[in-house]
Amino acid sequence: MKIIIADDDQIVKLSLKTILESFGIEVLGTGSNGREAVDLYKEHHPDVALLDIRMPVMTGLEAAGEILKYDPSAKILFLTTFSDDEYIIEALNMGAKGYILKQDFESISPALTAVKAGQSVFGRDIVSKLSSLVPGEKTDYRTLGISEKEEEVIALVAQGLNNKEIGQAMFLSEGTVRNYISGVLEKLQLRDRTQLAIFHHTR
Amino acid sequence: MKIIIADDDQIVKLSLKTILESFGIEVLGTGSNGREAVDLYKEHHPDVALLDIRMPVMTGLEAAGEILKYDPSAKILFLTTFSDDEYIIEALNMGAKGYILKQDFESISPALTAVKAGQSVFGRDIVSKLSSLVPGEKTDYRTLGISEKEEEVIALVAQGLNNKEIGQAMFLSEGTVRNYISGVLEKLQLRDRTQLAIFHHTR
DNA sequence: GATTTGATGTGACAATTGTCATATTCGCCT
DNA sequence: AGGCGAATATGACAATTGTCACATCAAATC
Repeated sequence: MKIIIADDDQIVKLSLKTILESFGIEVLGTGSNGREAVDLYKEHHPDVALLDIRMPVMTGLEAAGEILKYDPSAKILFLTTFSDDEYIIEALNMGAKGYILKQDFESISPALTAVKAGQSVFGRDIVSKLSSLVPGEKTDYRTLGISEKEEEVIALVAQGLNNKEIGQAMFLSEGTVRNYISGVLEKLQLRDRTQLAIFHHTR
Repeated sequence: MKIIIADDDQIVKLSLKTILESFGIEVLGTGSNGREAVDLYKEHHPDVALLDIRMPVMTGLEAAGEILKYDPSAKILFLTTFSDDEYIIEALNMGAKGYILKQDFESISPALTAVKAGQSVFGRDIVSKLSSLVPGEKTDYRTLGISEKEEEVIALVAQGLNNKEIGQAMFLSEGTVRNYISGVLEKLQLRDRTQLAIFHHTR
């Protein structure tokens, strides 16, 4: 198993190198910014590239972009601190193979092995962050005392239709649609159709 | 490393057991449905539980729910085929530690190690499925000819405020707010504030 | 058969919303 | 100084929206 490491924090970089080498992992090179990481990758073609996110000159994300452009099958593992989980999605869309906490020293080695084997690895809290971003369990309208027909009206409001259009779509008079909406707003404690649409899209 | 396996396909189950044992992993027990998985878990308290998703009597997901209720720190790894990636989110929200393809025999062992170490593991294609579900890159309003102030108005509309409230929040007259919104609707080719709120939440 | 219930519709009303034409003000440019 | 273009405001207007009280009617219940 051969890897490269890029982190602008010298202490982290050296500790990592030492620990991983003690696990029998070959560290082909280390760098302090994204630019160096790209150069190291092109020179050594490691199994996995361990990149810090925040680095001077060129960030880990930018470096990952360059590396993947150069070698689309590159396996990139991002190192992160508690604080910067805001790049998870970006890293993910970019095609990174993982996103793990750099303070979890011992668990980095197994992560590397898994990544080399083709899996993707995410640190403990990372996944929960991720799952909170995903559309998530929609609360059931039926639970909230909303009838099937009312739910249909809601769906149409949430698509941006006005009352007349909803009426045509459901074969109801515009007045009836208004009554439905009025009732729904009351039940959900909302003020107007805009809040209803928002509620629907974020429940 | 001690684990249990539950899969209703006898061939998969036995092959897995054999292979993993050859890696020095101790397989404490195997079952053919969710019910058995739960029982095995309560009996052996393995480091990791390997569960198939689709199983008779009780699915892997249901079993995971019971196991996690019994032991919230349980580490559960789902096995899946290409076909059923539709449960990823559910598994994720449930607190599973991974979701991997059962045909990737050799990569299951490293995955187990990583999971035991506290990481979460996802199979190759799984992650790309996931990233396509995440809200994704919000298109920049500035690109669409929207000014900073206009964007602020949009944000407030998208929170369900009415014109008067937006005016108070931004120290503008209600009329000015209306004008802003009118301009925004024109630029984005929308009809009313509800469509605007929807656009904002789904762009 | 009478009653109740639920779904649907109507009309009236006030409030909110979107549009537009037209100020006012202020800073910036030459 | 004059002029230009933003940001802000106003007033008028029509359309849409939300509320409410009250019909209608059919199906279900008693």
